[in-house]
Amino acid sequence: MGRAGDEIRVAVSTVIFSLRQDPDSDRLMIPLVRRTREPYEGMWALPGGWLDVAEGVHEAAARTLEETTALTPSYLEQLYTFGEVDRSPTRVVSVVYWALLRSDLVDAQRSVAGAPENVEWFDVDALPTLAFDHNHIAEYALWRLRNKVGYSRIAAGLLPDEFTLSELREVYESVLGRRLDPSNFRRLLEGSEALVPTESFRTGKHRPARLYRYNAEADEAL
Amino acid sequence: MGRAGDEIRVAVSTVIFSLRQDPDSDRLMIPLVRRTREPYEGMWALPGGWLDVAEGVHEAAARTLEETTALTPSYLEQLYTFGEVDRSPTRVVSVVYWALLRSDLVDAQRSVAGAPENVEWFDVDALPTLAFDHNHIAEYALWRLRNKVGYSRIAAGLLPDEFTLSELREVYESVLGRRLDPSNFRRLLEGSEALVPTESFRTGKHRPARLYRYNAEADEAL
DNA sequence: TCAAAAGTGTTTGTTCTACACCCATGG
DNA sequence: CCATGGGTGTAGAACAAACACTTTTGA
Repeated sequence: MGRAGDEIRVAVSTVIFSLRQDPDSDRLMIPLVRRTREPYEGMWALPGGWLDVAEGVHEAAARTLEETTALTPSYLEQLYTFGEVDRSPTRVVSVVYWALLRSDLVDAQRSVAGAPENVEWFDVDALPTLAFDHNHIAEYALWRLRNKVGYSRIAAGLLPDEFTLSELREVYESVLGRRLDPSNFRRLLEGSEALVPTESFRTGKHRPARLYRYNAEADEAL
Repeated sequence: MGRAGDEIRVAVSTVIFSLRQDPDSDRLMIPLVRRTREPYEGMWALPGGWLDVAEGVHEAAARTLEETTALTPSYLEQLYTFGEVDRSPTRVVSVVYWALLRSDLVDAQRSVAGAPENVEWFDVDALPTLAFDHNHIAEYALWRLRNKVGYSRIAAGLLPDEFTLSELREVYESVLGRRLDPSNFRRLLEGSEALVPTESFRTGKHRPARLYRYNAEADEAL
């Protein structure tokens, strides 16, 4: 078995999900970066960069994510490692992560700093043709997100610190792409330990709704 | 962001599961390789090797698996990529796979070729201290196997081509570490499309049991 | 006082689990 | 003919989906 590592480079990319306002419902979106050099110059690609010798892959994912969005994610998990020979003109093994960003932070950052250079948000259901095998990667990340939302309370990572059950349900509906019964949804989440009720209420158009907070510890049990 | 890939090497390792005979019940075991050079010379480690420039990571996993066991697996899936800075004296990113081997092939290969050099099988519940972070990796692979066995019909990959429902149930019991109700187990698997009944029967000690065959296609639906 | 969302309760159907029971074969 | 594993049936628990209904607010 040969030692050939010198000619293989390791990259780290991240599929970053966040909810962004839309006339009707919130839309699930991801940021893409316009490539400024060959190969695929001018095309959109997932944010990422080369793995540095002095950092672990997880740290590299957090770093490249921060460089792209100037934000720290509420959730960050390894997705998959793509290492086919022909996925890039040069030999690159990409360790890909996926992340959730709280929508309020994204909005705040956006209005303060303006959109970072060469970064733009796209609806996950209307992505352009991406560089490399990034369309395939984004599809897979979306599949994993929808999957995980089904059996964990992870979707709260897309919302601000406090939120109503309706807001959370709308997140689930945006991600899963289907309607959920409000009363059953309530029962399900009140049964799990994942949410802790607060004493505050969101007083909007109608009857005030209790605000909940996400309980990260209780979600450890898968 | 620096281009530092030259100093990072990519390795591929595989956690290979197979069932091996035991006085009472079958035991779930994995093959380990004794290291013949530094670091960790003389210690047991997961089979693996350097990723070659001309092969994809999946092919590399299959190749190193074949070099170790002289067998092709009935199941091979990427597990995780371990890339912490301090997991090895030199900077190594390991793409780890996990695999299932049919027990009959292992037995056949073993009796014909004898044990390959420096390779030995260990019970997953009694592993020695391994090189690098390989104990941690093996634990994780075992967790994933048990998890996956819960919701897919993958365990048939540990058995020969044809098998009785009792044999399959014993595999599940070995992997999961608990007893299953024979009648419920039967119903569950007859309900899924994963198994196809044959017209043959295993005629042993008592009433003959129908032989089944694993239906790979039907298992595609997750 | 009405519309609409918050929140509670009930009904029904499905799936899981435990276990009682019959069947077929080797000894 | 009997012990043993192969195989079928079924009652009860646990869970999920559908939906009727009550409560509380803003307008």
